[in-house]
Amino acid sequence: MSSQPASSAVRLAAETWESLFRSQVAVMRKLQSGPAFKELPVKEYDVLFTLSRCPSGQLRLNEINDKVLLSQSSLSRLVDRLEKRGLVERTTAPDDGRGVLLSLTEAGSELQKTIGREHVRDIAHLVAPALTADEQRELLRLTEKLRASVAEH
Amino acid sequence: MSSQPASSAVRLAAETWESLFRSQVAVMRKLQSGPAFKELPVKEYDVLFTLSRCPSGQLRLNEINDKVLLSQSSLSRLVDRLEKRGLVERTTAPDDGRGVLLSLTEAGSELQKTIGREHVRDIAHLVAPALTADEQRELLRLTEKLRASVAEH
DNA sequence: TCAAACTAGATGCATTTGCATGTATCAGTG
DNA sequence: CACTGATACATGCAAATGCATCTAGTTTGA
Repeated sequence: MSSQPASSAVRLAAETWESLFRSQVAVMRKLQSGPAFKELPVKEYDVLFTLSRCPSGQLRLNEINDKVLLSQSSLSRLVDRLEKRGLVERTTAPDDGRGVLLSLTEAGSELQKTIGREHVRDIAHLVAPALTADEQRELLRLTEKLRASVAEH
Repeated sequence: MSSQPASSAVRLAAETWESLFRSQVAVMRKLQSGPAFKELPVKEYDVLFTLSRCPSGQLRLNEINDKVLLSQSSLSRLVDRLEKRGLVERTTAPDDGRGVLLSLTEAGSELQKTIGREHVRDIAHLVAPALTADEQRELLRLTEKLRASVAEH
């Protein structure tokens, strides 16, 4: 298969992950320190964002939990906070009495859009000067491929 | 400059970041649930790892803080915990009385190596099946380029 | 059909985190 | 050299997080 010793393959994978991880840290650092997240912590925004991207407008809590790096209980309480602020609504899932469907309220949708506009600008200011459009497309492709593969296994 | 409308450039940057972020979440999820991190939380391991990679064997707290996604105070207390477990040592920086140099103890070095071996295997099991060696090298290059650019600005 | 096993989500509680602030040291200016 | 402001790290305290567990609804299989 490989023309290289196994240790090199392992090493390359480790270095790749390390670089991906550090770049994520560096970018996230900048993003979360921006003024866009004074009103709402990044993790809470991320839930609003995820809901806003969802075609049906509703997601199960466990679906959301797959997207964010939070334990199930932490997500449950994060949603408590969002609900208390009137940004989201919990509904019992119609097909499964155990499940909870989450949806944005009007206020939640508005806040997501407001923060989102600024957030997207911040992202562009960090990413665009760093990588060409082609490089961004390639990075997008590679990370998506990685994510999809990891999600399966 | 660009042959595309500005909104497309912004959109591409945002999608690229989103994909990078989600892939990081997916991989980290798997990694931190592995048995390697029963003994020591990932963030604490990361500090040991960072120290182990450092040529001088010593790093200032603020240097470490650049690498991890933690507030200054959280890192300070994380180091408290590591110190209490005898895994690291604090020393006053010789050239700057305010600074603290952190170094691994023998026990800390041992634990880092033990966890590290397993951790690296776990990484390889996730990354190697997902991307070819060339793709990994490209992902490494792009994320490093992104990190370096973000670190400057 | 019904009990056992499983799944989704909520909750008690101890730990971790971050914000604001405190203390000590350093660097620059008159 | 004294003074002002900045930097490095520590700490009090409130909030967020995760583990273990609980409740309720669902699936399985004898």
